[in-house]
Amino acid sequence: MLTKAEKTKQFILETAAPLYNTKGISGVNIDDVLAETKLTKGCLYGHFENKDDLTVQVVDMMLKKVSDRMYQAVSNSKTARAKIFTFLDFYKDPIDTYISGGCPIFNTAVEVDDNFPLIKEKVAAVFRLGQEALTNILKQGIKDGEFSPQLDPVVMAFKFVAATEGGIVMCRTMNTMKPMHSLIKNLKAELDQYTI
Amino acid sequence: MLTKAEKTKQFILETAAPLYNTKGISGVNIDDVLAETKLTKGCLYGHFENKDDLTVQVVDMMLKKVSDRMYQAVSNSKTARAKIFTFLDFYKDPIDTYISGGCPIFNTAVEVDDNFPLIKEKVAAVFRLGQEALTNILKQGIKDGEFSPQLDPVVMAFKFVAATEGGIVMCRTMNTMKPMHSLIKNLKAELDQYTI
DNA sequence: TAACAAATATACTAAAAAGTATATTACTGT
DNA sequence: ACAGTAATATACTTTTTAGTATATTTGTTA
Repeated sequence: MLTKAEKTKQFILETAAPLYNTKGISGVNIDDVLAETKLTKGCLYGHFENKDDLTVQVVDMMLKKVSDRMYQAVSNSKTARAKIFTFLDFYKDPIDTYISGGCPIFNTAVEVDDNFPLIKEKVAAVFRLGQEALTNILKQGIKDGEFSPQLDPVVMAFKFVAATEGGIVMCRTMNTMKPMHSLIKNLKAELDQYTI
Repeated sequence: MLTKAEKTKQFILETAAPLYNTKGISGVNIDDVLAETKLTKGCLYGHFENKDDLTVQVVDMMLKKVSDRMYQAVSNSKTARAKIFTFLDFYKDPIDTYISGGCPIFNTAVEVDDNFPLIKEKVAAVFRLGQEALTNILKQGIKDGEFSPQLDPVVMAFKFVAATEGGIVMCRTMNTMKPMHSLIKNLKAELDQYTI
């Protein structure tokens, strides 16, 4: 069972996550977090050394949470084709996302690429793992005779992630989910060009 | 001819732009800008009302600059196919970008979607215009018999932007241009599936 | 249930950032 | 070349934000 302290810390992380995901690392300040959690400085600084510590732990948590959920969703599907479809559908509503504010992996990637080398490395690792996982699904699909060997798994995996992540951002900015739906449909059709 | 004041203001905007593009709107502070320009507060506040004013003008300038340059590059190409290829090649080096720090349109989109409604609207307008321009190029290509009518211009335009922008971010984070090159090649091949 | 420790709240200090008043310097037109 | 104004610099104030010292409360177990 979780101690009271562990519960509070978890609560702070969970509450701060959407704040970080919407306002960005540099946009969040401690008072925002205090207001949202209705806790006080003494309490917060009892659980985190300083703002950087909080930031790193929130980001870690978000990256893990969204990766886990994606992994879970994908692995519930049986065939390679179904797995890829599940992946593509993950952000079919780019406005109302799992953690509000869009995809935390991508949001973080954009913010940290020039200024937070430590976090940047973590996001890069998430990207690499994700790429590897998707690539392996596609490779397995080829091996199992689901897809034609014409399909280039590495390029396709990259393309799928790049397109969906890019699509999310564009849709969020333009406040419409429609292009996302067309995009997903198109990407599925593209995969099915290789489906045997 | 530009007056001294106009020149200074332009200089501030130009110097601040890469700063904003790398650190993000919330990550930049006035002292950063002063250090980079080697100017003083008195001077800067003589040209801009406050930080918000500076921010808006820098962002406006970046959006315009990158759009203009893209438009210029694309319109130098003659055929629809060549225009699209030029577009796809625009960010072929995602590490060393026109304005350093990646694509300012996309960076701004990610940061402002939840917090800066005014700027968000401007970025949305840029997206819409870009979509429209690309769509029209594809439509013209179909009309001119360059592309098959099977090609869906609206979906394709969205897909091209989403994929390249997503690819830029991923490559920047993982510190490699290779996937971007494969992606561009793949997108060109995809277009050429419809080239007659 | 009393005593101790862990968790949280309060009230403060320190640092960083934004913004301003005023002085100084550099242009511009006569 | 000089008077007037525009541009810039200096030195300050204000505001915001991070962080800390200490008090209070809450929970746990002897």
